[in-house]
Amino acid sequence: MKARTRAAGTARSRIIRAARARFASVGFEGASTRQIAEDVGVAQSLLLYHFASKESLWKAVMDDLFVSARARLDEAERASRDATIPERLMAVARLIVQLAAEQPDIHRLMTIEGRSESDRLRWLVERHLRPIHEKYITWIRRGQRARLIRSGDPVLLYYSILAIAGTTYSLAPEIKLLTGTTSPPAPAAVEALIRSLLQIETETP
Amino acid sequence: MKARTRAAGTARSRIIRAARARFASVGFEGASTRQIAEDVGVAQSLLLYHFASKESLWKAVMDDLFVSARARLDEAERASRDATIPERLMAVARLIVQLAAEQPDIHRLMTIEGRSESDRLRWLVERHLRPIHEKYITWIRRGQRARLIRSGDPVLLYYSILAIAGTTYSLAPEIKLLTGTTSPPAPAAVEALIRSLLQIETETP
DNA sequence: GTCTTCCCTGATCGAACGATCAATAGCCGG
DNA sequence: CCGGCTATTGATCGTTCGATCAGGGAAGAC
Repeated sequence: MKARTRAAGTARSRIIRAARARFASVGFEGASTRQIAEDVGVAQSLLLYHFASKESLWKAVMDDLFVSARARLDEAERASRDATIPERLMAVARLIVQLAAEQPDIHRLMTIEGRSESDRLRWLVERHLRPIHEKYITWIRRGQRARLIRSGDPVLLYYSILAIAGTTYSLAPEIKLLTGTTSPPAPAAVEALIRSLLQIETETP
Repeated sequence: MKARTRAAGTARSRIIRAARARFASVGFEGASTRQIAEDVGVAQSLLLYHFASKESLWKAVMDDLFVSARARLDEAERASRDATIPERLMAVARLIVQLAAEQPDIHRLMTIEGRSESDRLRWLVERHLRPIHEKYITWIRRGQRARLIRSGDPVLLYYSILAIAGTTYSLAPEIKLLTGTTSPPAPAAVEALIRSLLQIETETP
C-alpha cells in the first residue's frame, strides 16, 4: 500500500490515462498496446498483466471515465434539485460542456465508438449510456409538455446538446490549424448556444 | 474505355467507396487494405496498384468526397444568390444536413481526422477545409454585423452548425441501440434546430 | 499476327500486432 | 531468515499489417 510511484499515480492508473488518450485519437483498432506502454514507460506485457486483454483495457478506460462523470452528474442534479426542469437540464448541460472542455477525450471516445455497431458499443450502451440517456430524455419530455423548452424529437435534442457541447473541444486540433487559435471557446459561450437551441429564456432573477 | 464492370462502377471507384466506409468506421490506422480489398472482392495488391499507398488511397477518398460536396455547395449558393445572408447561410446549412443524412460517412470521416494533429489533417485543411471554412465564417460575420443572426464567436457557430447537422446521422448505430429507432430524424427537423441556434426568424412570405 | 499497354493476381518481404509465459526483484507476515 | 505474493520484465509465439515484385491475360494499335 506504499507509494511506489516514479511518476504520478500507480502504474495501473497511468496506463489507463495513456490508453484513454490513444483510444480517443486513433480508435480501438488503431491504438496499439505497445505504443500505449511506451507512452507510460513500461513493458507491453504489463498492460496485459493488469488488464488481461486490449479489450478489457478499453473497458477499464470507459469505466474509469463514466464512474467519475456520473458522480459529477449526480452532484449537479442534487445541487439543482429545487429548480425548474429546464434549469435543471441547463445545469446538467453546463456540466457536460465543462467536462468536454476539461477532457476533450471524453467526446472523442464517445463519437468514435458510436459510429459502428460492435460488441464494444453494445457493452457501452447497456452499461453506461442507457441510464443517463433515459433520464434526460424523460426530463426533456417533461419540459416539452410544460411548454418550457422547444418541441421536437427529444432524442434529436439530446444529441444536439451533446454535439454542441463537445465538438469544438473535440476538434480543437483541426480548429487550431484552420484559425491559428490555440484557446478554445469559453464554456459559457457554448452553454448560451445550448440555451437558445432549447429556447429557454434566460433567467431574470 | 469499355464497360468491363462486374459490379457497379470501375474497380477503382468501387475501391474508393469501400475505403470510405472502412476509414469512416475505424479510422485510418484501424482500417486495413486487406479488409477493404475483401469488401470489394479484389486482390489487396490491386489497391496499391491504383493508389501507390494506403495514404494516397485515403487522399483519393477525401478528394472524391470534397469534389462532389463542393460542387453541390456552389450550386446551393448560386440558387440562393438573391436571398439575404442568413437565408443563404440556411440554404447551405440545409444542404449540409442533407449530405450528412444521405452519406453519414462524410461527418464520420471529418470528425475522425480533426481530433489529432497529423500530416493527413494538415493536408486536408489546406486542400479542402480552409476555402470552405473562410467563406462561411465571412458570411456569418456579415450576418452578425447586420444583426440578422446571433452574435458570438463565428467559429463556434460554424462548428455548432456542422455538429448538429451531422451528429445524429453519424451516431445512428448508437442511437439505434439506445432507442430501437431505425429511422433517423428528418433533415427538416435538424434544419429547424440550426435556425433557432442562429436565431434567424422563420421567413414569412 | 504480334507488340504494347493496361488491369489484375499470387507469392513474398520485414515490421508490427495481441497474447503468452518463464523468470525476477521487492516487499510483507511469520 | 525465509516463503509467499504482487508487480514487472524480456523473450517469444502465431498472425496480420503495408508494401514490393514478377507474371499473366485481355484488348487495341499497327
